[in-house]
Amino acid sequence: MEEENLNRNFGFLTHDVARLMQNDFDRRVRTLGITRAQWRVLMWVYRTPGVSQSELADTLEVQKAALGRMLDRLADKEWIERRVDSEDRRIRRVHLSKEVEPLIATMRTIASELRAAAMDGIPEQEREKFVDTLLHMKSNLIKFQGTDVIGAGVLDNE
Amino acid sequence: MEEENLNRNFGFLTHDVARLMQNDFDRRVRTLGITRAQWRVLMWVYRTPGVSQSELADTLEVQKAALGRMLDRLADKEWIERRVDSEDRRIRRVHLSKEVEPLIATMRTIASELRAAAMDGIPEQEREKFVDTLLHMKSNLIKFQGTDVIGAGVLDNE
DNA sequence: TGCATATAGTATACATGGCAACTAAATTCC
DNA sequence: GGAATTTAGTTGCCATGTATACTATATGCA
Repeated sequence: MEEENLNRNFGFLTHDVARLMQNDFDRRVRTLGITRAQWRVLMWVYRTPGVSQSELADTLEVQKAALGRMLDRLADKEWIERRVDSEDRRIRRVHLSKEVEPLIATMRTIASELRAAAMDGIPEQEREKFVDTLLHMKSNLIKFQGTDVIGAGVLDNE
Repeated sequence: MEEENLNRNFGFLTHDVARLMQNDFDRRVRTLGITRAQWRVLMWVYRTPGVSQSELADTLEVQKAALGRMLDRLADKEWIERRVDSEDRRIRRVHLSKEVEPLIATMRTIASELRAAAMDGIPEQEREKFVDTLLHMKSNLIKFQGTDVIGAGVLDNE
C-alpha cells in the first residue's frame, strides 16, 4: 500500500472542520437552548414563511424524517407552528412564532463571529475561492448521488 | 435584519459537503458492512498498530466515548482487537485483525475515486489551496476550542 | 367512477457524535 | 505510606443524520 498523507485528505478534513464549527457554535449558544442545526431551520423559515416540510427538507438537503423530528423539537419549544394547508391536507406549512425572531438575530451575530474566528488569518480572496470550491464540490456530489457505479469494479475484483 | 446569502455561508456549506461525501461513500460500500467513519479508524490503526484508545481519539479529534463505541462495533465484527497494556492496566491498545487488511485497501481505492469525483473540474492548484484553507481553519477552530468568550457580549445585551 | 400511482409526512432502527457522570488505575505531593 | 489528583476507558442520555417501511391524501388514467 503506497503512502498517503491522511492529514491532507480533504474528505476527512471537511468532516472535521464541519464538526468543529458545529461544536464551537453549539457550545457557545447552549444556554439559549438551541443548536446550530435548529437555528438553520429557523433561518430558512424566516426567509420563506409558510414553506412546506418537503420543500424545507429539499432546501436543507436532509431527509423528511430528519426534518420532521427537528420540527417536533422546535414545536415543543413553541418556536415554530405547523399549519395544515387548506387545499392539500397532506401538506403541513411551517411558520415562526413571534417570540423566536430576536433569537434568530442573536444567533446570526454569534454565527458571524464564529465564521470570522474560523477564517482568522485567511485573506478575503482566499475565502471566496474556498466557498467557490465548496459550491463546485457540492454540485458535483449532488450530481453523482445515486450513481452507484464508482467503486463497483473494485468490489467485483476483490 | 440585513440580507445575507445563506447559500454562500461556508459554515453550512462545509457541513453539507462533508455529509454528501460521507453519504456517497457509505452508500457505495454498504455491501461490505462498513462505513467511512469506521474505515477511518481502521486506517489509523493500520498506520499505528498498538495505539491506545486515548491517542486514537486525539488523532481523530473525537471524544473517547465516541471512539470507544466505534471500537465496540469494530470488535463485534472482529476487525480489531483490544489488548491491555502490560505496564499500565488502564490502557487498551488497538490492533487490526488479519482479515481486515484487504478491506482497507479496497476502501482506499473507493475513497480515492470518490474524492476525484467530488473534485471533478477543479484544477490541481485550487485543490491544494482548498486543503490549505481547511487545515488553517481546523487549526483556528482547535485553538478557539474552550474559548467561550465569543458571543458572550451579544448574550449579555439581549 | 374507481383503481393504480405518486406525494407528504411519520415511525422505527441504526450509526455517529456531543456532554456528563462514573470506575479503575496510576501518579503526585505531603 | 497515604490522600488527592490525574488519566484511561465505559455508560447513559440526547441531537442529528441515513434507510426503510408505513399511513393518509391527492392525482392520473382506463
